[in-house]
Amino acid sequence: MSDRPYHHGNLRRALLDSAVELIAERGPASLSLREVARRAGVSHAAPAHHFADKTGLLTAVAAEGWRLLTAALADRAATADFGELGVSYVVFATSHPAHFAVMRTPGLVHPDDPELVAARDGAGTLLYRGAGVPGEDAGRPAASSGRGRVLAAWSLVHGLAVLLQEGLVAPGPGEDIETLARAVTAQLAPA
Amino acid sequence: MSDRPYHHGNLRRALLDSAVELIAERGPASLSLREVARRAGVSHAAPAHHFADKTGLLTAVAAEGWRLLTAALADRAATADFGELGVSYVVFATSHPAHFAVMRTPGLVHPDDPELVAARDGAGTLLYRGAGVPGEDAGRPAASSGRGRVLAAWSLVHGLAVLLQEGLVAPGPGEDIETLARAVTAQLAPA
DNA sequence: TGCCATATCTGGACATTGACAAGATGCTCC
DNA sequence: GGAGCATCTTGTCAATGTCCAGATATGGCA
Repeated sequence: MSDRPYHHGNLRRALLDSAVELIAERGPASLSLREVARRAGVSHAAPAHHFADKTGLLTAVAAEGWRLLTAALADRAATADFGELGVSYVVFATSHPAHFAVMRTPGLVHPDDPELVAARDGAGTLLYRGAGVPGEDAGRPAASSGRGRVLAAWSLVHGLAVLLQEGLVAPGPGEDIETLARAVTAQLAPA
Repeated sequence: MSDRPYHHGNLRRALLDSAVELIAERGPASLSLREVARRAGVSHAAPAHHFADKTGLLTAVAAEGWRLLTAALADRAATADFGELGVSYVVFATSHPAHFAVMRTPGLVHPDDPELVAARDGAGTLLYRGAGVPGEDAGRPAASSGRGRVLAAWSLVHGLAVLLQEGLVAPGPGEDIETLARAVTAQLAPA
């Protein structure tokens, strides 16, 4: 408490960064709020002033993850077909493992947090448009091939990303993630 | 401690059941070992004699889940094609949500536990055979269409099961899980 | 039958954690 | 320059996971 100023300046960002670091090292389940504070160089109660509770911090990490995913998808959304959008999804998940782990782990976030919902919906819109059949409207019956196709596409890339993160699946020697993802998305029936 | 006998009789099973109950109610992240013990009617330290630690208990739940999944798949494995196997996978996940949540949540189990590995491999064999192209051998190059197809099939059903459990996807009114799962697996390109 | 080795379970202890309360510090705007 | 507020700290509390020593039951062996 001597050399450091009383006010951090940008503690919220520093806490988010420390949290992501720790999650990358030890997983989201064993994250300790006090250790996040220690790593950011502040007292154990400081995080409470930026995030209501531990779940609030994780919710913010998840929301940031959805925004990062949205940005990654938007880079390709204009020109790419679903295959390339799916590749982007998988590449995001493997290149931001901590964010993705928080996004997909049940019970870690406040599911109705407005910031989280907005961020997730933003990515969802891009994914839905990317997977949907062009020219189809949204009000179709539930089991129609249109909804089935969107669900299949989303399930496909999400499932692959999860299997990769769990280590249940890994790229072959000399194979990169993009190649693997393309081989998988190619298995989806053509629209 | 008066009416209850000092020795429980089948505490291991009772602890597993209590754990599954609690996970179904509040999710796997907030499971408390002491509360599992309370619900089973034993002291807070009793679980240590049947499971090394909290992770050990969750590992046992996950292993049981994989065995239940294997049994469900085996019921259909003889006659069914991949589509029906995938439907079984999704039905298992939605009808055993607590087990499935532990199986898919990162960092909850001892990943190298022999019992867990054996149980998971048992299910994996059935899934691999179900998704694979008949007559194809295993030593193909990594990105071949054969491996891509297996990965796609596995990713597809796992992803759908996850999306259903998270509530990000739900069957339409009057639609059941099997119908939805069939609509999704139908989107996989024919072998 | 009697007795001991072992498996099973209890109660107490300790460090760590998330959350809360009250006070200290520094910024901002009048 | 002073009031009001956001930011951060210290102190505290109940709950948790894990460890330890001891109590209790069970089964084998004389």
